[in-house]
Amino acid sequence: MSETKPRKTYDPTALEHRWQERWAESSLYETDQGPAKPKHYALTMLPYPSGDLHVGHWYAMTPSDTRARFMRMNGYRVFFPIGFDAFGLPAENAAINRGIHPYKWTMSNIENMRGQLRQMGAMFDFDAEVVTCDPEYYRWNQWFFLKFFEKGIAYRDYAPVDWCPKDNTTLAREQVVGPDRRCERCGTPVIKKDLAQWLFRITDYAEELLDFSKIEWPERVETLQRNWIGRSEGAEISFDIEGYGPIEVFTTRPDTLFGATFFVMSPEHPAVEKITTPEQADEVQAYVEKANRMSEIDRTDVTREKTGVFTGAHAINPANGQRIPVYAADYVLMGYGTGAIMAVPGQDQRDWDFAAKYDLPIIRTVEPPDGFDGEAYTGEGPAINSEFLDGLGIEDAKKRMIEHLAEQGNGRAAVTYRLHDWLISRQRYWGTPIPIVYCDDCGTVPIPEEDLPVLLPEDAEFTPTGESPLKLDEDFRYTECPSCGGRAERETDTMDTFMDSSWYQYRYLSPHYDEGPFDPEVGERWLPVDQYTGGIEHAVMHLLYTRFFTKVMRDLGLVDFDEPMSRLFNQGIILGEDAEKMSKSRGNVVNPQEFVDRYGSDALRCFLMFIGPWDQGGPWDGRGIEGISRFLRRALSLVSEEGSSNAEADPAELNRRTNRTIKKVTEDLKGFRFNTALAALMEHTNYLLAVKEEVEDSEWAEALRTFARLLAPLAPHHAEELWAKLGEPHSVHEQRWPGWEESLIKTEEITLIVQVNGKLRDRLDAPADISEEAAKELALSSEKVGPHVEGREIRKSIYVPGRLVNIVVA
RNA sequence: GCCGGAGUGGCGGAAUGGUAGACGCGCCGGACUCAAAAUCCGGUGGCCGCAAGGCCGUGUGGGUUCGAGUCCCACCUCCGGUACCA
Repeated sequence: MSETKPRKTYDPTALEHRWQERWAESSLYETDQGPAKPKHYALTMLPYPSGDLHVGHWYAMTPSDTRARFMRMNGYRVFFPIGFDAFGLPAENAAINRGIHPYKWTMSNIENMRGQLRQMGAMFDFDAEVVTCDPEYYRWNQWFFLKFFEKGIAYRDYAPVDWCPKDNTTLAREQVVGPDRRCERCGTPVIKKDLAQWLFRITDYAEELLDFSKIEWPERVETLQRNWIGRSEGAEISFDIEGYGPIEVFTTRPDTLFGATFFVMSPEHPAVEKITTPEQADEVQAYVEKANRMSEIDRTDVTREKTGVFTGAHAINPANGQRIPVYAADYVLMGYGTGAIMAVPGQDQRDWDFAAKYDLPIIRTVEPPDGFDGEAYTGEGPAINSEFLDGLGIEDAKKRMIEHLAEQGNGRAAVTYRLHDWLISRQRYWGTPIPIVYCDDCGTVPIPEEDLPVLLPEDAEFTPTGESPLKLDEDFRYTECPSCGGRAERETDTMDTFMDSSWYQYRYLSPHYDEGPFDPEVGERWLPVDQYTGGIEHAVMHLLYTRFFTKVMRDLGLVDFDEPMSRLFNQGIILGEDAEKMSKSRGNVVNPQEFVDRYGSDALRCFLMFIGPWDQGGPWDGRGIEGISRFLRRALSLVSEEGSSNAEADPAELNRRTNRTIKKVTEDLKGFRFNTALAALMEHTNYLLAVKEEVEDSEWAEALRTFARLLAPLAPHHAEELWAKLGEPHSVHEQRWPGWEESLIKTEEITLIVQVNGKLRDRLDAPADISEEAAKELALSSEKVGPHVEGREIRKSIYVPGRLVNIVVA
């Protein structure tokens, strides 16, 4: 009669709850603020509180957690905070669509997500949590704004917005509908209107932002930022418009000035109306209005035939006094350079197209090579038809022309950026109020620092009128001038939410500090961020803004470094099972909760890390998680009573494999290669299980202690369970990461690969230190090699020590 | 168009210029079971072969090398970013 043991059930969620409670009780993840250890500030991009944790959050956060845990076990004191990016449009839309107040909606989402985050079992320091819609937080947005204002970095200017001329209101981008851009509410064609808005002078920092020498960021992000900043070197040249005065153009090709046969201004150029002759006025006005109504997409469609209108005016080419016609055309953009260009159809395809259509003269000023029969020639060549430039190469000609223009006083070398100043005004409710009042007597007056925060009123009418909702709140809108005490009006726009995320990493340090955005003493201990992780989608906006912010903070004396985050790693995107982007409409959204309930957090996080290289992302595979779950259960079974062995245990082999695994996992975790670290641990587990009953107790326990520590960053709950079952004191996460001995990894026996002409012919067992001669002899004596070399001349043989022999035959 | 990144079994993927396909999923076979699930053991790139073994094989075509998934050149496809930027 065999004894029937009750089957041991594996219940990962119960196990995980148990450990999460124990961790909380023992304050295991309270941040070590002591100076004894080197610091490591690990930061994962803060989530937007949309309601539930998405599998994408798990994909972003749990590998970051693994890395933070790894650093902690490697002797660092680690700060790993989390918070919520709580202002923004979705909350306002929920309010509009469902009548829930944005605050209520946001806070209940946060409450929900906090629970889900805890379930993740990550080592987040929840005491450091930041919620950006909290006045305790946004107060400092306002404080920064005031500092920026004082320093001249924040300024107010007119910037184009969509405007409904019938309703007299600004429209958000999504309120402009249809291909002909009409107002969502009244159907009136929308126009662009310049509205006074607040901007930050990020362009003042353009040059410094192009310098990445102080950070280790992915090449990809640097390239994206570089392209975004879009530095162009060239010249500004002043053209005199007959009867009006000078208008500047920017060009990267001042050497082609002799080929400028017409002049083009953007329809939005403020001078267009002024230079237009009376005969052309109607036509020009019609064209400008039409251009205003066109969507960005249509406007910038390269395949569209170029259009334009003659203004009746003429410009004088400063190089040769030529009188050239001035056009307004929408292929010239107001947002780049000066909004006006000199058109050189001989060397620019766009100008060529325009010239061909409007029958304008074409002059080449760069000699194309023989046989060139294209249109505009954009390549290299000596200058022609250019008087004093003739014969010069492009670079010399540019230089010479700039000198010439400078002497004449109508041009100079200039650099232009694609980057624009950062427009932070939003005509929205759910954001940080801009701390400014407008007084009839005193003008633009900043709210005094000590009066911050300017609270966002609770009861605003936040239904979409296109106006800033705060404008409808009279109690908020009308106030006293802080300067003269007279009646004044508040700024009713709110701030872009990118403002919130530009400096949150500083607030985490001391979220309740009330004498500044962060406690400088704490900052001293933790700044800057050592390792930032997040999605590539933030490569240009958020990551550029936060760099900018830090540089301004440096210039304000708040920090003494130049870059906010020393190292950055971008994870990829987790896709649906169909390898498409997850979306509700596709019905391929994976709900992490389902998988947590069924397999546990460790299984979910390990599976996400196992799926492939973290920076690559990839499709979810619901069945694949079974394999991870099996692995975790097998790992636990290493300490269970039952078991059988089917392999011989060689203590040296056990040692060798353990050391090899330590090395592999260590290097992989260092390099964010979680997938191969897990593969190595699986392989090791399989080996350990195979030899389980054959290993002596003390050696076995040692091997398992090492294994538990290696597993700890990846599967924190299971590793803790394993550690406890080994009878070790709480907690595995406070243990030192194991080291390895290189000499123990080496084997005495190797598999010698034998190739003939580079083709694998045999694998032979050989001593690791086999000499070249012996190896070659051994190779030639192989039966499998014989037929391939017989009767052929051996030309040479290559020996790679400890690896292979390649015999080259004729 | 321009700038990135990537193309490897049925699938996700692994591979300091040196054994292609580690690890996992799936599948096939076996053990256990009355049976199934779970679990455990074995197998699993394709073609030829009873077997031993052989040939082919990392998007395509060339090249460098004793040896190429890996390096170089040209091209194709997919993904991402960006675009009348003067």
